Amino acid sequence: MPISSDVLIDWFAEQGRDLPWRRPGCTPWGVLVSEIMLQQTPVARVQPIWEEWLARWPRPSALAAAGQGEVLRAWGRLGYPRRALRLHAAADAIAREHGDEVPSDVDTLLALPGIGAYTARAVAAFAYGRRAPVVDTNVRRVVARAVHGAGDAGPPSNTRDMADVEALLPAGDARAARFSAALMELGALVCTARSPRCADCPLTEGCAWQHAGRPAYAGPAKPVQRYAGTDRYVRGLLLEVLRSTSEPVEKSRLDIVWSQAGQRDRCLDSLLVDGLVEQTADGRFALPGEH
DNA sequence: TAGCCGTGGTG
DNA sequence: TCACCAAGGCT
Repeated sequence: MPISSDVLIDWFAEQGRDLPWRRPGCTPWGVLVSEIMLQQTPVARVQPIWEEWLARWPRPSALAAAGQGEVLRAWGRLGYPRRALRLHAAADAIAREHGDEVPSDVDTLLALPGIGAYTARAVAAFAYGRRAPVVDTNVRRVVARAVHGAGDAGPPSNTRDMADVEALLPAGDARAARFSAALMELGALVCTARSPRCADCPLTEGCAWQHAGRPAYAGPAKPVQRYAGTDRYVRGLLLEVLRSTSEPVEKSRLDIVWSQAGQRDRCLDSLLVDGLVEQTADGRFALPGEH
């Protein structure tokens, strides 16, 4: 048994961070907003935006009543702005179809836009105290090391990864939810990707990686995502122009941010397709739903 | 399943 | 400096 739930849960009680979406008064809606914002995004950047959102839109119906452009502006520079539109759409569905209450059932959550295998189970566990295998990048790394003795997780396989974690979950709902939060926190604070703090780890005694002599990662190389000069980068430049102005802009204002016309136009087209940009009747460009 | 989708901090 | 990394989802 490489992971003692008692030891891990005790460690979490003492060392876990006091984050606003973990406080007792936080609503399931607050938890859901945090989970979407935290996708591929560090806690430090999420926290101030989360505070603003919860104060401004304390319930799903409140967010649903806002315009898309407003929501995209409030999203600011968190990144992956399609998340903001999906959360907006999810809020609308929750308000209309679920009585303005965030669902607690994994399958119901999975049906909402922007909510996948991780987020659905994270909400079930952290907002409702349900027993569910919550598998994110931190959990995959901790399990790879502590259970499998590998330096890092291999390529993700949702079915296998969830089965791995399911086997580790303690029996009760509340304890399983606590355990899941603790496992993630251990990966975030101690069992980190670059330089793990094994000296501070509560699980070293049973850790398979430790016993194997901490071998380096031996799996296939992970694909590296370039950014500078990519379409993702250019889309970011275009959106930043629209976020920074309240009035629709002429295309010439967008053309100056990137010299390669072909790539620039392709990116603008894709933003229109994604619903992140709209064209006004007179041919100018703006964030959606504002004109 | 691999590739795409933003952004900023860091070792 | 610059590649890597950060609570994924969708197609």
